[in-house]
This record gives sequence, structure tokens and C-alpha cells, in this order.
Amino acid sequence: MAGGRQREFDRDQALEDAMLVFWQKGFLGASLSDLTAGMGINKPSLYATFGNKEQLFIQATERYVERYAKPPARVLAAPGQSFEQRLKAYLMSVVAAQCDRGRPKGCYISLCVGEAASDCMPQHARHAIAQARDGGERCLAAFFREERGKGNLAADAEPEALALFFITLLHGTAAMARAGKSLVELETVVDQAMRANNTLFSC
Amino acid sequence: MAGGRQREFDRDQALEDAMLVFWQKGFLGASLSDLTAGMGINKPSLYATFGNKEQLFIQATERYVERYAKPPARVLAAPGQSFEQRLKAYLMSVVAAQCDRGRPKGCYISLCVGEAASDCMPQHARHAIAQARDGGERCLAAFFREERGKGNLAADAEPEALALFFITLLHGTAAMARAGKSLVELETVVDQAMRANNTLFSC
DNA sequence: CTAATTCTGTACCGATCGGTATAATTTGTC
DNA sequence: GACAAATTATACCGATCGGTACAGAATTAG
Repeated sequence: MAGGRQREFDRDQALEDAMLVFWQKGFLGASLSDLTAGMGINKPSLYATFGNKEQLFIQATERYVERYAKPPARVLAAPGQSFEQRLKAYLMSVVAAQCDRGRPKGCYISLCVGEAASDCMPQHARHAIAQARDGGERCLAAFFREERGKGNLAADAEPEALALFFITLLHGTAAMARAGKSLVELETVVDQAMRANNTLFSC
Repeated sequence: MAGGRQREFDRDQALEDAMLVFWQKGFLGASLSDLTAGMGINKPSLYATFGNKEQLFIQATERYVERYAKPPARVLAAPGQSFEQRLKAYLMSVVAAQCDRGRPKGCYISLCVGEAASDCMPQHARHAIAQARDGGERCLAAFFREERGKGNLAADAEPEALALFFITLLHGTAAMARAGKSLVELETVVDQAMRANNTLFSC
């Protein structure tokens, strides 16, 4: 049994707070002062608990994926709804999260993709962002592939191309949400994107 | 007539180089060391010629708009081509620029929109980015409005909604280009987006 | 109790940030 | 040539960066 003073903050809550800081300011823009202020702890506690800024960022990224990227993807498998309904529900769920009040606008991953392309981000952090980004696309491609197997999608439809199209669109809505566009505006964008592929759906 | 030592560098070339640094690293990520190294001058020369980092950024942003954002928009008015051909040529021209070898991937404006939403960017710099971002959307909306007036677009089409859709898409392709997607991949995205609105075009 | 252990707060580290003072150098005017 | 004006290079400024040493405070084991 290990003795010693027990920490005065909740580790999960601190990681959530750190994630929100990175979400708003990116990896570069989030200074240690910003992080410790947002997390309500001081630097030695941060380093003892999470390692360093890069490792904290990696853990925050994983947390974002688990808490904000994967949940919308679950509606893709919602029972009792048509293929088209599920896809639309997924897209609408994502843009709603991108416009959510009280949280940073846009998408954590999409924001950091911009930083990751410059060499201003450490290697492992860049890798974490690349993983998170590809994860969404692969998940969506698997969805289209499966639905095509079920006959909900035209036989000549390309799952990877469809996934790339919608993921690209969602990166676009993330940028627009960050620029201040309203949810209703982005919903019209999703509507137009759905219309783009309705010839494939109706097969 | 003003005497004095004449500067040993070309102001336009230096601004172009600074723009490329901001394009690759963003406002925050571009340090003065990065900028002076990329521009081939030293700090006093930079400050004497361009003011400070923020004013240099504003001038670099304006230069990007003139040299990389406006030229693709000219093909929207190309003579002897259908409305649909011109729109597609515009979109393809933009994604080609986003994937151009030898230049930073993606879009200068789209990259900085992410930074501008945090409070890490000075006020005037943020305003310059907002101006540049809105400029493209307004230009595209005016294009759709004019084409609708000419009967090339359905009477019930909404120019603003169409402009928002395609600008959003291009912000998405910018993020994907920055993430390493190839030009051919992004061209398939544009193709699918064009298909989205072909019911409006055929009127 | 004491000892060992773990966390917290402060104060500090070298490095880099954006920005500038200063002096040397190069030009034009007189 | 003398002098003023403008650019150059170097060296420096205070502030902040990411990261840590250290001492005090809190907890458990014996």
C-alpha cells in the first residue's frame, strides 16, 4: 500500500479541461500557463501526472476522440432507420457538436491538422493527430463498405471516395464553425452534400 | 531627393517569402527567426520595412489574396464556357493550388482561420483574416447571383447557400491537402460536390 | 512518535519570444 | 570632402516559453 499525500484534483476532470484548452488554442497556442490555469493545477502537478506538454496533448487527443469523435459515429449503426437517415443523422450530429455553445467552436482534430503539417509540433503529437484524423475516415469507409454489402448503396459506389468526400466536408464545416457560422447555415451545407450522392443511395 | 544607403533586398520578394513562411507555419508558429531566415534579411530591416510582425502578417495576407485567392476566381468569368464548366474549373484550380508542389500545402487563409478563433492572434491580424475569408464567399455568392440572373441557375436557387457550400468544401479540401491527400483524391471530392447540385444547374 | 512517500506552491532554470538601441556602412546632397 | 539620411549587423532588452529543484504539507507504514 502506497502512502503519501493524495492529489487534490480529479485526474479525469483535469484532462478534460486540458483538452478544452487545446481545442480552443491548438497545441502551439496553448501555453503551460493557459493549461495550468484551465486545469486549476500548477506545473509540478501537471508534470507529475501527465508527463510533459506533448504527452498531455496526446492524452487529450485520445480523450477527444473517445468523447467527441466516436459518439456521433454510433448513430451510423442506429437500428430502425434507413441508410440515408443514419448518414444524415451522423453528419448533423457532428456539425451540432462543432457549433455547440460553451465548447470551443469547430473540431479539435481539424484545428491541429493545420499545425501538424508545419514542423512546429513534436513527432509523437503529430502522429496522434494523424491517427485521430485517419480514424474517422476509415470508420466512415467501413460504414459505406458494409452498407454497400447490404445493398443500401449502389454496387459501383466507392466507399473510400464517399468517406473522403464527407470527411472533407466535415473538415470544412469545422473551419466555418470556427469562423463563426451558425448551426442552421452548416445544416444547409450538409443538406446540399446529401443531395450530391442521392443517385447512389436510391439503388 | 532622399539620400542614404539603399536597401540590399527586394521588398516584394521579401514579402512573398514572408507570406510563404506564414502559409506553412501560421501566425503563431512563424517566429521572427523563421521569418528573417525565410526572407533572407535581419530583424531591423524587417521592422524598418514592414513595421512589426502583425503588420507584416497583414501585408502578407493581402498579398496571398491578390496572388493566390483572386486568380482562380477569374476563371468564373471565362468566355466560351458553360456555367458548370466555369464553376468546376474554379474549384479544380483551387484544389490544384492547395496541392501544388514547392508551396505549402492547403490554404493560407484556412490555416489562419483556426488560429484567429483563439485569442492568440492580435486584433488587426484577426480582422485581416476575417476579411480575406469573407471575400471569397462574397465573390462566389455574387457569381451565383449573376448566373441565376442570366438563367444559368434555377430561379429558386439560393446564391448565398451555394456559395457557403462550395467555400465550406474548399476549406475542407485545404485541410485534407495539408494532411497529405493527393490532388487526384481531392479532384474526386470536387466531382462529387458538383454532382450534388446538378439538379439546380440543369434548369 | 518517526520514517518514508507523495503531492503542492514557489521560485527558479536556460532558451526563445517579439522588439529595439547602437554603431558601422553605404548612399545622396551640398 | 563634409554632412545628413537610410540600411546594415550585432548585441541587447524585458517577457514568456517549456520544464524543474526544492522545501513544506499531507498521508501511510511501522
